[in-house]
Amino acid sequence: MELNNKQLEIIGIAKALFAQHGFDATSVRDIAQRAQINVAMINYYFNSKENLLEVLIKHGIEAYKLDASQYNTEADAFLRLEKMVEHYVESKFSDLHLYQILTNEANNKKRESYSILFKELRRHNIQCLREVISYGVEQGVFHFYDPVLLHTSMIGTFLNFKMNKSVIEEFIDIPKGMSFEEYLKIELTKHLKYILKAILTYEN
Amino acid sequence: MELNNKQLEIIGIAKALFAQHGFDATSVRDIAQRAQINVAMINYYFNSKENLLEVLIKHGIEAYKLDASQYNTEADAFLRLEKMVEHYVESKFSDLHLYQILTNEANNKKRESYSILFKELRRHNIQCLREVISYGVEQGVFHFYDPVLLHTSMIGTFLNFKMNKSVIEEFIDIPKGMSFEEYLKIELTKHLKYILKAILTYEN
Amino acid sequence: MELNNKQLEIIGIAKALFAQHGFDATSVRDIAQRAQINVAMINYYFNSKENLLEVLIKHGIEAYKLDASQYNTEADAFLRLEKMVEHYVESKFSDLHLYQILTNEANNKKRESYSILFKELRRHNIQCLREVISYGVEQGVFHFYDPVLLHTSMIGTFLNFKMNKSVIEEFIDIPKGMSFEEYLKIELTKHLKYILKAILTYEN
Amino acid sequence: MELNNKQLEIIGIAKALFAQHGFDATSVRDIAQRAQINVAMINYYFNSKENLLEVLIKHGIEAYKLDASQYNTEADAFLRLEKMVEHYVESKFSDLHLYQILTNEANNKKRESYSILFKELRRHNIQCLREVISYGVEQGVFHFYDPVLLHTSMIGTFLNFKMNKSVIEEFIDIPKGMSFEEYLKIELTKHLKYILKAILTYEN
DNA sequence: AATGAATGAGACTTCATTCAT
DNA sequence: TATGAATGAAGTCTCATTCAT
Repeated sequence: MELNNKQLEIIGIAKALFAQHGFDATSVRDIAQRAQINVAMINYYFNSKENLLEVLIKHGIEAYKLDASQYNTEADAFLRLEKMVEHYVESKFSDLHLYQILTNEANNKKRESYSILFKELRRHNIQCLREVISYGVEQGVFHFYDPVLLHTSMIGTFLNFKMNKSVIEEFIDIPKGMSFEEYLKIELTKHLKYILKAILTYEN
Repeated sequence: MELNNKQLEIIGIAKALFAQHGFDATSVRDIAQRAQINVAMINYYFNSKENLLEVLIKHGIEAYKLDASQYNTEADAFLRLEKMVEHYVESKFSDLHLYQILTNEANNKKRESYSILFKELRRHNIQCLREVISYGVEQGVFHFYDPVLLHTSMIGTFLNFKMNKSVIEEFIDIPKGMSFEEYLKIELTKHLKYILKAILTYEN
Repeated sequence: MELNNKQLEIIGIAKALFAQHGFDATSVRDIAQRAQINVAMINYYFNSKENLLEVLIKHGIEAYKLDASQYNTEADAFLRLEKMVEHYVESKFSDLHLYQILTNEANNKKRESYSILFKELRRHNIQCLREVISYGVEQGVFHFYDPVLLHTSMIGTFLNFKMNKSVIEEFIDIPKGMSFEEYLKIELTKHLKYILKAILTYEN
Repeated sequence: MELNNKQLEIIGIAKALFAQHGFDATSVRDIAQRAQINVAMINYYFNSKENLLEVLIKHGIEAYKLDASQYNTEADAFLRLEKMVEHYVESKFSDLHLYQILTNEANNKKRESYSILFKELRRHNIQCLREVISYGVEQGVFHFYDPVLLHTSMIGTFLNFKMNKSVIEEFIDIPKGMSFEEYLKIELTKHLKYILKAILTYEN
């Protein structure tokens, strides 16, 4: 699955369009026009529109996998948790379009096959989260909380944050010179750190 | 916007199909076939497919609005918060299909107009949440936390819970004789109560 | 499988085009243009081009089946055989286009399913032929000859006669005022009668 | 029209595919893939797909021409006729694919030019047949019968025999250890000899 | 009030061919 | 000599919508 520059360019454009309009509402013509290529090129490079989606997902999904080595260096459980959150947010922001596609299409009955990749990703990230929790429990600073539920809240918060750009913009003044994306990233990180720590230390 | 029985039936079927396959991937023929009516009927009753979506959203969205009278009777801030969560979850579960449609289509650039309704809903619910928080602050049991962020986590958690049925099923044993939907409802309620309380009482 | 006038008209035009250019080389546009209808109409009435072929074959193939009652009235075996030949040629000439389509497409691997209908037709006609032969054998005027082989020669002769219009025209002067088709029909009938009688009475 | 090995290989593969699926249903990609060559190669060597067909026909058609020297050695008219039949069948069997292509495409209006070659072949073979008949007439053992009609029956019988493999298989038990092709060849030869002799000696 | 017939627009895809290398 | 990249044309089919009844 080696992709040349042309293919990567097409993928980039397709990602943006799929994310904005949905897979079904995006025509190969739209993609071709934006990429300034012939319509037939998409099939030439990807065989079909459906396969383009598959390649596009497979190609990008790895970036979303948490990499324990990025935060395991922290001995303090709280710091490790925080670092994990930073790493987590960073990874999602590296390709916001794809994440939106994934969430939209994962629900689509027709495209269940791609949700397998999505599932696998979740499994991996949940496991990473479990390990961070366990570490804190061992250190005596966290009590255990189901990582599936935690992960659900993390990811859900992230997605909603992103999806509700317009609502949030209405309620919050973004400091000058800062893009919404930057602001969102900072606030999201702060918020996620906060809720994770709150949940893992809360005494019911 | 008075709807007769035939229209309501069409709306019900359209909702289910839009939720499962997406708006674009659902043809008016699909709807007509399931509703055992003529294809022309949909345009006859709703003018256009697009307008059917609009009517369908407008018709159902009210059910999602929090109604303060349902939980304001509780004097204890914690109980009030819990009751609000119960009410919140209940309202979403009353029409899961529509909620899925809303989240999927709200992102769609082409259909920004519908997201206005969605935004309005959010504004309303955020305000309700703000009031509950303020009440707890007044009572001296909560510290303040931004209701926009809280709401984002609530709704995001809910959506992800629902969307990830299959992942969750893999990790959790559902008690016999209980449907996934029932279980999801119970666990989700419990989890939401927990995280809200945790966040609102956590000392950073 | 009731066909309305529009459908019958389309079938007629499609038959002529499929026969002349082959199924693959005939586009639905060609058919639509000739029938002076919208391209979409063909799919509207027949679902697909492939299905149009199927309907077209199923609709017409019955006419090719020999009907014993048409010649069984003849007590003399020779006359019965001759009458059968006349009936046989007549039936083929009633729809030359379809017969050409059948022979062309029966060979096509992709369209094996239609050849089932063709096979069934052959089985029927071979059985009819067998009965006529048996009758002559009973009467003591024919000796038995394999009807499968006989049928093969009959049908092959017919097809080749038809296919080689241009070669035949070169060798034979057609009487004035007679169309090639008429002449072909007369000559073919005469020839078929001759070879059948020759074969069934030849002492090797 | 000198053909190198690569060209001959392409022709062989194209023949098989054209015969099985028809000219229109065979893409140059199919041919290229089977021949393990680049798609552009076919145009490079043959200029166009259409021309490939022409070259392929021109290259192979000679094999089908009857060669009087193969059977003229027989003094006995019956034996000469039989030998001609053997030679005739043999020549067709040397390249069954091409023969199927010829018969399929000869009918096609779009490709009338190739049918010229086909016509020329028929003319030649009809002439050969005429000579054999005349010889028998001279010998006083045959009465004259139009060679055009005889040839039509011969070729038609052959083609139908071949085309109806499946029908014939159903009616006839092929001896063990014999392929259908072998059986067909033997039976066909026998049958053709029989009908020719029957026709040429039958007293109406 | 309701619908069957019909259609124009546009979807994806495949095709034979060309061109620069 | 040979080929990978690229393309315009055309293919079939599906779509939402309209219109006469």
